[in-house]
Amino acid sequence: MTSELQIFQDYIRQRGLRRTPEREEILREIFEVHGHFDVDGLYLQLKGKGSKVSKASIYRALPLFIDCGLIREVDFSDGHWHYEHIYGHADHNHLRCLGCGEIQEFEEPTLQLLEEQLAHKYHYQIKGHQLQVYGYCTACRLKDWGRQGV
Amino acid sequence: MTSELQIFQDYIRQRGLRRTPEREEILREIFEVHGHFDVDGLYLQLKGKGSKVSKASIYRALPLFIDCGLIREVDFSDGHWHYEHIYGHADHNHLRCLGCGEIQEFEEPTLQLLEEQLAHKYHYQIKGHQLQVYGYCTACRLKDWGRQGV
DNA sequence: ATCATTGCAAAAGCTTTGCATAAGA
DNA sequence: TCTTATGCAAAGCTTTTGCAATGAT
Repeated sequence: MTSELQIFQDYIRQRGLRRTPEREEILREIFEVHGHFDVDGLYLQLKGKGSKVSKASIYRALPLFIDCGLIREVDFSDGHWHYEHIYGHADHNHLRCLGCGEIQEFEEPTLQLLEEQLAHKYHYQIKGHQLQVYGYCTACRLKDWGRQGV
Repeated sequence: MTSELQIFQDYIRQRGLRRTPEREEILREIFEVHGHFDVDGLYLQLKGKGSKVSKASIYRALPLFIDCGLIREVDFSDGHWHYEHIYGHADHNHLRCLGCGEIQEFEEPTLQLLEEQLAHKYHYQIKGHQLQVYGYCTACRLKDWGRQGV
C-alpha cells in the first residue's frame, strides 16, 4: 500500500471516520497523476476512468486530505481553487506567468527560517506558507510586446 | 489632489477611459480607510455614507485599480477576494491566524532579491509576489488546546 | 443496528454580464 | 454626437447543503 493511503487510513481511524472506496479512489487519482489539479479536472478524470464518484464527494473529501497534510490549496488567482499533493514532495513555491498560466516550481529553503522568526516574534504556531511570484515568461513578453509595461 | 487619484487619472487618460464620480468615490473610500477590504465591505461602507455606487461598478473598477498598481488582490483562502491598497505602503506580507482570522503584516526585504534571482533564472519579467504564512495565534492555541496538533 | 457517507439536485455565495439609461469627452 | 460607464437584474460558476438511500463498522 502506498504511504499516502496509509497516512489517510490512520487519520480516518483516529478521527473515527469511515474508510470508503470513493475517498480512496479520489486519493489514488490525486497521487497517481497530478502535480496541480482542481475539482473539475479531477472529477472529469475520474469519470473518464469509469468512476461514479460525484463532485460533492470530492468537495467533501478534499478538506480531509488537507487536514491530514497530504495536499494543500494553491491560489492561482483565477476564480477557483487549485490543489497539489505535498506528501512526498519537497516544499516549493510557484512562479506563474500572467500571460499563459505556465507554472514554474522553485524551492526557497530560507522560508523555513522566516517561519521560525515569525513564530518567535508573533508567538504563532506556524502551520505553513504559500508564496506565489508572478510575472511574464519570455514567450508572453515577446507575444505581447505592444502591451504597456510588459 | 491626492497622489493615488492623480495616478488613476493619468491612467484613465492614457487608456482613453472616462473619469467618473463613481470610480473616484470608490478609490477615495479605499484609500481613506481600509487596510484590507473586500467588495461587500466596501459596498456597505459606501452605502453607509449615502453613496449610490453599485456593486457592479465596484467589480468593474477594481481591475482598473489593480492594473495601474494602486491595489492588489490578497488571498485569505476564505472563498472570496480581498484587496489592499499598495500605493504608499511598504511591500509587506501576511501572517494569518487560521483560528480567528487575525492578520499580522510583516516585511521581508529579501523577497526582492528572490524576485531578481527568479527573473534571471527563468527569464521572467517579475511583476510581484504574494506570501501568506498561516498558523495559530496564542489566543487560538489556548482556546483550542484539545484540537489535535494545535 | 447505527450512524457516517454518498449521489442527486437544489441552494448559496460571489462575480460577471446584458441591456436600457445616463453622462463624459 | 458618439461611446463609455452605470444600475439593475439576470445569468454564470464554483462550492455547499438537505435529504433519502447506501453502506461501513
